[in-house]
Amino acid sequence: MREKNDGKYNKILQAAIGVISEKGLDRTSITDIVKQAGVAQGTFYLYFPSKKDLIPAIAEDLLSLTLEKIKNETNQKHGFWEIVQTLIHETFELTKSYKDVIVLCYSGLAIVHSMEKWETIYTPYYSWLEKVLQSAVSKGEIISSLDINWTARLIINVVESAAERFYIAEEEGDVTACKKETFSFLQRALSKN
Amino acid sequence: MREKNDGKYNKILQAAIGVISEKGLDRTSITDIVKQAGVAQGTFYLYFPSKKDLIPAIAEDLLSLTLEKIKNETNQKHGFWEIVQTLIHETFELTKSYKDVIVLCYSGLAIVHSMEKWETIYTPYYSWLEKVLQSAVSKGEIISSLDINWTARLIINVVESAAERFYIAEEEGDVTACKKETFSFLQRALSKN
Amino acid sequence: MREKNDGKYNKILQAAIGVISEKGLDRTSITDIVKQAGVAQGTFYLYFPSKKDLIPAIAEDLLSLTLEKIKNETNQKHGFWEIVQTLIHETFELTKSYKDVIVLCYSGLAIVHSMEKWETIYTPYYSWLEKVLQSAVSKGEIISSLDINWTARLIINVVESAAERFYIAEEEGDVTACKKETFSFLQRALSKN
Amino acid sequence: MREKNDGKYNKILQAAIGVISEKGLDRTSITDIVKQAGVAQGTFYLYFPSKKDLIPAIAEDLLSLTLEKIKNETNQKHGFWEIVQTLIHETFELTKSYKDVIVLCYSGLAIVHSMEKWETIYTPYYSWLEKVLQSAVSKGEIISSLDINWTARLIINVVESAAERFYIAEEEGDVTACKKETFSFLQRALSKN
DNA sequence: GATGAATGAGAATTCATTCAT
DNA sequence: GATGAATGAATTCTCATTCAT
Repeated sequence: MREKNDGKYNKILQAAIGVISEKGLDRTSITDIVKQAGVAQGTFYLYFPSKKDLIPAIAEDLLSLTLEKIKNETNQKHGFWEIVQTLIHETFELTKSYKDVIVLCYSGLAIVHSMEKWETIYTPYYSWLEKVLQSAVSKGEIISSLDINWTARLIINVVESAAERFYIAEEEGDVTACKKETFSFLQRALSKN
Repeated sequence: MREKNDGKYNKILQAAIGVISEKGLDRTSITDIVKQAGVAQGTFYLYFPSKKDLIPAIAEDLLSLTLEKIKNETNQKHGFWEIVQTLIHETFELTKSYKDVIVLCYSGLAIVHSMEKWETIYTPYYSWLEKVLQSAVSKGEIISSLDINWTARLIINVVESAAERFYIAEEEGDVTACKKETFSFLQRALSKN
Repeated sequence: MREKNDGKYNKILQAAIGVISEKGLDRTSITDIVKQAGVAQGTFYLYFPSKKDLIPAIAEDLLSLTLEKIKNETNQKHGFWEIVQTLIHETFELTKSYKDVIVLCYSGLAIVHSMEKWETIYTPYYSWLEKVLQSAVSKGEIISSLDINWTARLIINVVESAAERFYIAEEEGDVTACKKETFSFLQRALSKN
Repeated sequence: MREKNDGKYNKILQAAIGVISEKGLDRTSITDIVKQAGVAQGTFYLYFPSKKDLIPAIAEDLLSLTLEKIKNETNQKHGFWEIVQTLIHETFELTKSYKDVIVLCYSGLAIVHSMEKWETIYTPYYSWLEKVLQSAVSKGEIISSLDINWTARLIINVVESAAERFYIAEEEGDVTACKKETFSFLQRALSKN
């Protein structure tokens, strides 16, 4: 595989995201993707070993975008609850923008049969939050009797599923309320009494 | 479509669950399914409009099994936290047994593009938990300042993802700890003080 | 085969004409026809040996309708040219009304591989016109140096193809002019000097 | 679609004509055609969008062959009636040789629902005959009070149907008589007194 | 006669992948 | 590296026909 920032790798990846988001995974052929990307049929295989390797690549792209965004926004924030608030906000925003890509990534679960890839993709995100939690514990912002690793995963799951229920399942309600409810839930679950 | 309890509908459905669990979705052809079910090729299309309509049907089957099991096990339990503990336990058990089917159902998200179907399938499960929460509120077992509908969905989501992370993503760690952490998390988030 | 005027035979035949005219021959299944006819799948085979036997039956139906109509209208007419004029008029009318059925019958040429059936169907029409020509010859209305059999076929062909070019190929022009041109052509071809 | 004179397009077309003539349209599968053509299954779809698009292509091929032949044979002929005689003769010859292909083309009427394609295919043939008629009019060989366009179509139709009745419907009689009758019919209809 | 669920052979079409240029 | 015509295996789905009721 070539450099990620090589022109054609990204052209193909972005074309794939675009076409698959629009037409769905099984309705999209390599031909559709290369047409959209403006490269030749065979060029695809210079950058991706096979079609199914697209999905982890897309997921990775989305996840690294997410993490970058969240790290960026929480850069200046030092209070734990401020960070959580930002995390919630950014997750909702990204879910709104990329809901088709997210659905696509879910389907990757069934196609890329090994979940290890998934874990690898999420690892940097988990690690970052674990550090944040560690710091919050040591500053006494949250209770200390919790398993940092599990809690990091729980938090990300709570926030992501709330956002997905809102934007993907299109449940009724108002965003602000939903975000607030999510925040309160986490606050009750983590803060010292 | 015929009655759900018609012999052939179920024969095909169970055969599909079996074969797809084993071989994965795209590796499974209609031919594989009908062979396993012992019916003719064309018979499949008498009961399912197309291959992709199998997935919601499988999901529905799994969900109704889950709900039945959980209702059964919580039948004698009256305390809210006892029910939650059972919910966690049963979800982990079912996830262990049916992880291939669950993965398959996720892929349905991308194939059956409308989330409405998914919502419809989950509705009875949500309703049941909403009632349980309502009762817990009125008994003063949990705080009253929460959105019942939203919380029901969140609980199910949190528990399911924990189980999936454990059994499907095969994260390291010990089940009991994982279940306990999930329980504590919910308890802190919902119980009074 | 049952009586032609048996209720179900005709129900199926008319349903077939309707559905095939609308959807085209290869897009129409027996299922479509029996649904439209309001009879059971198996009932079709009580009246038609197979699907391909439908087309000659439809053609026969159309031809007998045509002949009946023309005979009727020419009943009171005694002059040969009056009869030709009526023949032209009725052929144009019927072509307008039944153009889809006519196209369908043409395709029957390829499906019912033996043309004998076609000849059998047209035979009564040819015979009738041969008699008319015979009488015209003996009355001195047309030249006598012509082969009655070939001429009957030529006339029918000239009139039918003119009507088909007008209504099916949708060539431009005005009906009256087209009919007049057809009449003049025949008149020049057949009349004395 | 590639160039008509591309090797594979023609290989497939000629193979299709061969196989379909022999086995009939519905008895012929794409597999039969590509086997005969010596190309891969998928290659067919590189040149024809679908099976039914074969028929207009075959018709076009036959028509251009016909026109070429007739133009060739009438090259040296200058008298109008000589040309008509050649037209009749060649049409009969070609009908004899290609009757299976002709039957196939008729079925195209029902399959390719739009008549426009048919008109387009015949256009050069019509145009050529229109010019011939025009010239005959100006030379005073035929009457001038006729619609050139309409008459061109009618002549082609009359001659083709006569040939088809003879070779395809296998009517009894002798070819020479049939051709002569057709010629006389046209002669009486068109020539100046 | 009438029914309609079941059949299963068969076909068209798709599409990931290759490879000579 | 890039191309894109060619490949051909694999698969879904259709539908005429049957037959037990």
